[in-house]
Amino acid sequence: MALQLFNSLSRQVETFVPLDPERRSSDGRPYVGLYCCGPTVYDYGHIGNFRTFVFSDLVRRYLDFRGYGVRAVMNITDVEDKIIRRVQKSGQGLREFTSVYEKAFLEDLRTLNCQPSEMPRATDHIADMIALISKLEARGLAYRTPDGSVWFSIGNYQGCGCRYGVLKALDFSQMRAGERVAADEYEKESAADFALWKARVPEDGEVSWESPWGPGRPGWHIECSAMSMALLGPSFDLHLGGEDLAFPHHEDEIAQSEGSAMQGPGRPFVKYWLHGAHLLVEGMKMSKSLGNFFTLRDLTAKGFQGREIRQLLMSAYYRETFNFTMDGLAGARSALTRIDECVDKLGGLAGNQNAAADSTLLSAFTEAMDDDLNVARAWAVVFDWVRETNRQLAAKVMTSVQAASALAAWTQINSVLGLGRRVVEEAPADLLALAHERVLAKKAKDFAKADQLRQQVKSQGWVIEDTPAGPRLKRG
RNA sequence: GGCGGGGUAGCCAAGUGGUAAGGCAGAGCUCUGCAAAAGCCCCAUCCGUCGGUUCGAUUCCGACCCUCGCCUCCA
Repeated sequence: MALQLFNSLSRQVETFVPLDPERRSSDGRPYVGLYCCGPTVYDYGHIGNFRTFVFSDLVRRYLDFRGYGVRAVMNITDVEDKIIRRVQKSGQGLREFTSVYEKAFLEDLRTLNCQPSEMPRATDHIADMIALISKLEARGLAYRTPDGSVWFSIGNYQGCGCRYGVLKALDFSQMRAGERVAADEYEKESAADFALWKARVPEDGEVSWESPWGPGRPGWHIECSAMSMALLGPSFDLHLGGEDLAFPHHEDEIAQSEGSAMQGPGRPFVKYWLHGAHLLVEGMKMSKSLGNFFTLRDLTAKGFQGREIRQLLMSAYYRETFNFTMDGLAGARSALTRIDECVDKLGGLAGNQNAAADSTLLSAFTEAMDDDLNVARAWAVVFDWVRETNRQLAAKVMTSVQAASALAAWTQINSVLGLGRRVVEEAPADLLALAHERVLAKKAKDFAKADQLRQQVKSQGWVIEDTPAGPRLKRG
């Protein structure tokens, strides 16, 4: 079986075939270009944002596992309405303001063990955007308004035989002309038209660039078209993002990009569009007033590790709303421990032995993931394997070669899951000394003292576990 | 109002026209000075409701109920 992916363009599961099957990446593997809409850096990222980014990381890692050479790009949106408002409030310069959140975002990605992508900043690609808008203007798809803004004309785009509304079945005549439409209307010709270039207004402060249409700044959608095409070419394999971006953001990206006619006949801007569903927290939409709004940092501050959060975010099918709960997070911790213990024991048995990866395990995992990244099935494969491995270890019927083979397969699977390895926090020296003292007390059968020492360590927030190799201290 | 997802055990969550994966929690057992950790094991006569098709439906069809999202800020 080959990798199957749900393509928002066709609203169907399709077999993944690269746009240019003969093309090779620098390492000689079949090339795949992947773009994921990245963050707007005006605040710390929340777990909803990171569900999408972990999803993107999973896609990218799985393609790699499947033998593709992936070039991955994720933009950093560092100019946008909300950013400008906050910049004005803070009194900082644009870059000064955004760099704080950009840096935090990169740290957060590392916390979640997301592989680094190329991350172009919107403000570093203003020239590309201006060039693209000029191209659209020359082709009659863009028009200026007296205030100096430039708009994309949906009407003219459709007039040259292009379809608008491919990612979602939209019926514009049935749409409610909501109150939100009015706010951004300026003087555009049609409600569906969107801004390519926004003329400078006093509230923009210093945030402004020169352009053929006068000072201003880019519209929201144009950056992704300009940067993805600049780095991946006018036509590439995969474009990812949260489901809310399908319309209007991605729809507008398609219109702008294909409107430029840079793709060549019969070539799409993007071959496969993948959209990740949102998450709920404790069954409700995340909101600050409900008290269920979590940044990644809120969770790590509570003592959760990135890999635990990552595991939970990856535990459900990406196209369905996922309910993120604190119970679930505790559950992810237990589930990971189960895997960690098993892998540690295998490591002990395998020693320095080398062996070919267990192909049964790998193919079961691959079959699950090929099914549109059915991670729930993949986890079942992993945990079935853990149980069977534990049985064999307990029965002492596993050889070191078998252990090495299982471990080799796990290493490959974990290159996709990206869980890394368990990190054990070292206890402070004074607590280790107490634990040692307790060992002596136990030897002397002074159990009252032993229990008292355990209590003393516990009051410092650490738990003593007696193991055959001596006491182990862990956070309580 | 239009469009699109969901409703499966206490919680999370797969799946199939032939009788329900996996994880967490919980019970039991092993181990243990006591614990903890870990392991094994058990845990849905039933898949929102009501009809229909079928030898057989949780899975297909219809209706209904509930719920979430999108409809130009949004991962």
